[in-house]
Amino acid sequence: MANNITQPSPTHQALIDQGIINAPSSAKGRLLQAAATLFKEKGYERTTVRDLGKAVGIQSGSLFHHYPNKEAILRAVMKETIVRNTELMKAALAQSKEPADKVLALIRCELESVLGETGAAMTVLVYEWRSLKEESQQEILKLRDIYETLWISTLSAAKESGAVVIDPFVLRRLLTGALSWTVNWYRQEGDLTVEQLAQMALSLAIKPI
Amino acid sequence: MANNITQPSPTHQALIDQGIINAPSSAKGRLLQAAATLFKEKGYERTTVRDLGKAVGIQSGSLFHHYPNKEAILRAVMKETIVRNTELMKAALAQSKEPADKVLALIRCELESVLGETGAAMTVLVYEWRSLKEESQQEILKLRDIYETLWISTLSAAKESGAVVIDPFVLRRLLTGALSWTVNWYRQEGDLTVEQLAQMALSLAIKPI
Amino acid sequence: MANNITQPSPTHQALIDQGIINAPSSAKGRLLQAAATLFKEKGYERTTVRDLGKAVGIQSGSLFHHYPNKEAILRAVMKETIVRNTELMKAALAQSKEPADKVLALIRCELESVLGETGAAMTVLVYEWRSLKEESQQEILKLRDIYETLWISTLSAAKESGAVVIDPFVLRRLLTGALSWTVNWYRQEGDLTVEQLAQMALSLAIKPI
Amino acid sequence: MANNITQPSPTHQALIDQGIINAPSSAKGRLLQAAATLFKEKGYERTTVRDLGKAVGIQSGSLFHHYPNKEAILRAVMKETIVRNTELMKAALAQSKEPADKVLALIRCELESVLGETGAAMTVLVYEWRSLKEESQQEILKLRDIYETLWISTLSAAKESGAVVIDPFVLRRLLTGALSWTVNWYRQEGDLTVEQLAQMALSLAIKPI
DNA sequence: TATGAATGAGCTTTCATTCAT
DNA sequence: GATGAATGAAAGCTCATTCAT
Repeated sequence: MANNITQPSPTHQALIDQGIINAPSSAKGRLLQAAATLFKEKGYERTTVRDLGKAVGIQSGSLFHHYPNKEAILRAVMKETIVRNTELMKAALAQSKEPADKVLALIRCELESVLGETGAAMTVLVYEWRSLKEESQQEILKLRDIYETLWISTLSAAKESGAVVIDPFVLRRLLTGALSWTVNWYRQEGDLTVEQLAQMALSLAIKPI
Repeated sequence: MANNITQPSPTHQALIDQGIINAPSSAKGRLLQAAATLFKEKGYERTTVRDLGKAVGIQSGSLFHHYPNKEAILRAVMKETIVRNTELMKAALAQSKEPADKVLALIRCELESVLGETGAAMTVLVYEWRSLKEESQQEILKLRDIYETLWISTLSAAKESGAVVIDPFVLRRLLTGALSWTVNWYRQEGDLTVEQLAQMALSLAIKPI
Repeated sequence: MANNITQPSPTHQALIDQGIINAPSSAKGRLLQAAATLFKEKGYERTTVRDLGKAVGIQSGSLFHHYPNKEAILRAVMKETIVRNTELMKAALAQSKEPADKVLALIRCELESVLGETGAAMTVLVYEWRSLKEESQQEILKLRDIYETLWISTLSAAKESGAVVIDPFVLRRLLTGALSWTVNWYRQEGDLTVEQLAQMALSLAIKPI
Repeated sequence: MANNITQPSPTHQALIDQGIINAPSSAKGRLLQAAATLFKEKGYERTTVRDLGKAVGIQSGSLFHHYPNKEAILRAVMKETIVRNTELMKAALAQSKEPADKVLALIRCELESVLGETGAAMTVLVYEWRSLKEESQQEILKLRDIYETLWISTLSAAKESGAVVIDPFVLRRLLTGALSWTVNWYRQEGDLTVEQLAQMALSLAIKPI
């Protein structure tokens, strides 16, 4: 979806070229991918730097060649994830016109992030917040604000159009919980497609016309 | 199970008397309360047995007279919470008649658990799952099944009555996420009451008639 | 020398009773003695906490039951040494009347500290200064000032009496170097007694009458 | 050895031309200068090869093209220093006639070494001895013996002339300590000149006539 | 020669757990 | 039951050294 050249937002590749995020094939990129997976599965605290090293095929000491400490790896996982998803959401919004369509686009986008390849990193973003130092939290929070502003703007527009009934802030928060929790139960192999799930979530959020 | 619902549910005191859960004033009870709070705030891994000991005014070594190891404390927190909440839900259900009222009762009940005094323990139940040993997870899972069956029965009845449109299993899972996530944003001091929040959540779950 | 009951200054035992320094037979006391020896022989940096543990017959982890970190052990070695020696010097001064005698008393006292049982700790005090954190240095510096004031007062009095010719501050500093360096060459087993050495050092410091 | 003293000592440049020491402007020379400074300020152990590399503007790995290991850098610092100072002392002695003048020349020479540009290296020579491997210590010791022999010869001659009273070996050792310790307190900016300080040290060493 | 990623041994420190008192 | 000193395994991290480029 992001590789649609016609959309105005920078593509994933552009983010890599600008040095904002690491290429998945680079040493750092592979480390972050492995870290996301391990942090999701075992939790940040229970994942040792030796685990991380083994997962990418280097010694634990070598990790510190790339990141100054373990927490910086967690921070990088979170940062890249939120930056990447913000861009995906911008691109998705640009392709929709109607308020309800835009809401569906965001829901679909967030579900794809949570349940797709970047799902591990998304889960880490939600569950490992407390493991960040206070100052790292502030840093990520700023990025998160940009992301959340996209949601609030879209829901507010939907409210004005009458598609949404309840307060956009409360609705966003209820949706945040509902959508991020899917990582704990949704199975790709089951009968329910992500698109169907998105439609169901949408049906909760907006008034049937 | 549904036949149980109509029975008068045992009170909290009864659970204590039966030795199923610990009195909050007992040594064990105070420990579990403190543990829930610490586990919620710092996370299970970052909470040390010294922290736990200090919180209840004993040496860390003395904890092991009450529980064989740290994980057993986590398990006890989770177990008591789920048992207590199951009973609260049974009691709440017994006081409602209409399907939609029953759904509201469950939502209210879960929100009160998450946002009230037992909120710390509820949060631990959601966020510290991975810190349990496999066999402990199985044990809690059984208790959780009882709890979840109450939800599914109620939502299924609501579906049959036409109040609910989407699949009860999916709906329950979306609600689980939405309601448990409130712990991360709801503030008692704000304008929104828990009852209002419950109503808003209900408005998502059921079709307006 | 310090066990002379008639002197006004608190005895070594009194310092122990007051909790200012640790009894050599206590766990902490034995650790500090061993630490002084190892720090002197290998240097602070090259002495590992495993070395320290082995020297007192405990696991390295157990050291942190007594001191919060390795640097605190170094600090304690220095602190105890300077406190003990200050008391020894006060006692020695109290037994002399004439300015030149007092100077000799101080020289003898410092030599005995450097070359006797506490020599290792004295050497550490001189050579491992840079291994202390800035704030620890300040702490020790205050104690050192008390010690140095005894020297300066005594040399100043000797200057006034005509026994000393050069500036007391410069003289003290030259003596500091000369006396502390003895640890690197003086051998107890040789022909030269500490008393003779003290007399020789005195002959440098004061004008022959 | 005494017969050497009258020979015109090779200049610093000659030592460089002979490949005995490195030109200060050469890569190796700059490294040794930087190493001396860092070793003095932070201590050998606390100075990392990264620190050394940064100080001379190369990567840490590149250091090992110049020296086989870190200890070799320390050894080179010490070696160059002692060789250079031996030559300086020979030159200084050659310009004095009277025994007391010769003693003053040595004192002045050593003070200038300790307090001047090569002070860092001199300090390293004194304080980092234990960081040398046993065999490196032997190597430096041989060079040091040459240096010390100059001192002992000079002091012995002064003793025979009556200018010195106490045993030359003991005197030399007391002076070693007194002079090297100056690095810890002497400040160029203060009122006391190095020459005055040398005179004061001399006044301790020799009998006033 | 220089680079810089990688090594791997070893460091200090943490912490759940034990146990004699 | 409670204490608190001790354990010992394992954690995060450091750093001299190597080596392909």
